Amino acid sequence: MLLENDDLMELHKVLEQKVQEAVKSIFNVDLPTVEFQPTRKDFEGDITVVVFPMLRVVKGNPVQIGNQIGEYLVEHVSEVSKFNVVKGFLNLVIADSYYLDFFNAIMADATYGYAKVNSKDAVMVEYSSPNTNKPLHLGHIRNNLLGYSVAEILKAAGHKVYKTQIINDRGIHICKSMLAWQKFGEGETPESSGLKGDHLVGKYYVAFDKAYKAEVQELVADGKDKATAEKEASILIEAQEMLRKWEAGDNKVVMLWKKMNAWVYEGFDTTYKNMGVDFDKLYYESNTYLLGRDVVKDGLEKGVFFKKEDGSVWIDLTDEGLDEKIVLRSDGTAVYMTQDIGTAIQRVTDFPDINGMVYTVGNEQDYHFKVLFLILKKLGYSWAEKLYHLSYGMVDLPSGKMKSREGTVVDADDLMDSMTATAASISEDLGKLEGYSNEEKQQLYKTIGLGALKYYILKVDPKKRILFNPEESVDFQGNTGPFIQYTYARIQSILRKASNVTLSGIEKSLELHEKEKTLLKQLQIYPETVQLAAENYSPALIANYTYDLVKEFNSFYQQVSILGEADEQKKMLRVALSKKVARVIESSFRLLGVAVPERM
RNA sequence: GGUCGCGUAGCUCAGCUGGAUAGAGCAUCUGCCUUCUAAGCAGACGGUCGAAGGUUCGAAUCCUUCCGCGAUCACCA
Repeated sequence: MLLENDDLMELHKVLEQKVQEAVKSIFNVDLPTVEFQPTRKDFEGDITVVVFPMLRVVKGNPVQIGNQIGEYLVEHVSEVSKFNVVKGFLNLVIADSYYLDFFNAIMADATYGYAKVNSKDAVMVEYSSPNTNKPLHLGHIRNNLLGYSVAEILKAAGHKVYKTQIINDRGIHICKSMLAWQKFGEGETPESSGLKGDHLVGKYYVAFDKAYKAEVQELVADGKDKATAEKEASILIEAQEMLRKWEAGDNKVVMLWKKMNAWVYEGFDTTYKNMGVDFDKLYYESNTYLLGRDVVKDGLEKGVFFKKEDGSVWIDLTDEGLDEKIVLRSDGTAVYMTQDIGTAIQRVTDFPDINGMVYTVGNEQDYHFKVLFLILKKLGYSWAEKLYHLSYGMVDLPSGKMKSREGTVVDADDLMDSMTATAASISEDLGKLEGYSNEEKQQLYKTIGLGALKYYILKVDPKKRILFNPEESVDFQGNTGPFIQYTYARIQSILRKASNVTLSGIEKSLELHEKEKTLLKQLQIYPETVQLAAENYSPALIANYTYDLVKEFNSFYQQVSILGEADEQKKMLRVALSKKVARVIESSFRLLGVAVPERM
């Protein structure tokens, strides 16, 4: 029997059919499904058929049943060359020729692993969405890396993707920075101070908090109780007044707001560029904060919402095990939820092809998004079924939570710089970069430093909180970005030396080394790994896959000689295999937003 | 208090849509650079999978209860 399509699923399908055939012919019963799993390393074989579930329809001893099916398969399926049975596990050895067929088929496929472009629904992925009153910090880094990577993974899985962020450019927090700058800034600008725009504005946010706290303390000393003092501090009143003026369109306030926001955007752009993330569409809260009120009115008529005596509008979600939630204040103004309802609808209007949105937002907003999605469903939007909150745990420091206004944050720019510096110092110690210009070196240090940081953050389950200790630097050895990058660079070195080896189809009759077969099996599951990562919104699955691949490669590299192999066919296979592994590393790392170096 | 999430080796984490003897890395200890890059490889050490019940031929994985940690339950965003 010849396989038309060298796909793992295809092999599973054929095997399933043949196992069913075997059971039918031996026991004369119909087997509904067959369970497969990769054979564990300690046993001989490639694919394992689990016999236990068959006991429901086939009476007998699992070992005996396994043996009988095994014999049938060896006889009737050319891909199955041998088998053994351990307990209720039927281990099948798949013929080398099958894997060589598979390899010949994917060897030249430059987009191996990725699904056909735009074969699935368009989705919008929102991430970052910072406030414009302070620079980005480590928490934003996790957010950005996750959002960007999930967007890339969805693309690879065949979705059209729009990356977006909603910039929280208005509100009391911005007014605080503005007011402090007005009071204490003495006209300071990014140019005059040499500070990055976002850092400059953040400095005044901290300054506001300091002045505010000092005033509160004074008031308390004068005999006020703390809660009252916190409400009555004049600097806070002033900030609130500024917000009112902004909302009224006061020219002077709006001008100041525009000026300071422009500084921040310039700073953000630099940070995003460094981080390697980008967006297709920007939304600004100053444009969207009034959205949603009409929808609420419609929903009120439809009976989705109800009005309380004071005029405020609510939704009752007690049937869903949640509470009542306000969607419009008694004075008719919007709350956060109103805006998010409006913004979601706006996005579908702007991009009519999208069917699904991913919100990359911290897990402290789990409840908010649960409610938001429920409301949109109740309002009857079909796309509401395809909303996903990509929720992630906080990044905490040993000293506790990061707080921008108290200055206890790990700044994004600083962290990236220090990662690059660490990479530089390690690289210089190793001294393998002879012939590289300073510029090339700097570029490489950045690639490695950021690779370490990105991999470190993306390899863990988003739901878990991360304790980040700035004292202990991120590792560069073991299960890390640089380890994987190193393997890539090593392969490039071999390929440079192997430029005289021509790569063409490999002879099917070749006998595979155990390590070669293991590598081919790992390559084979790349496409399904991409799909799985997309379905689970999980960059960690990609990271773990790549790590396994690289570990296998290094073991292979250690055990067999590639360029020293005398047999030309074998040498060609090994070079081609190395090349393919490198391509998959590059491809999977691209999904994580991590670059790979030619040397290191 | 209600709801949600997390709890696996000294540390950081995989495995969680049920399958074989629970896997990696770091740290500690042994070997391996005159041979394709040692940011590597091979190995040792290290586990009552938070606890107790239950379902099952089989449970780290599913269910229940409890314990610990975190988040959330605003006419804030």
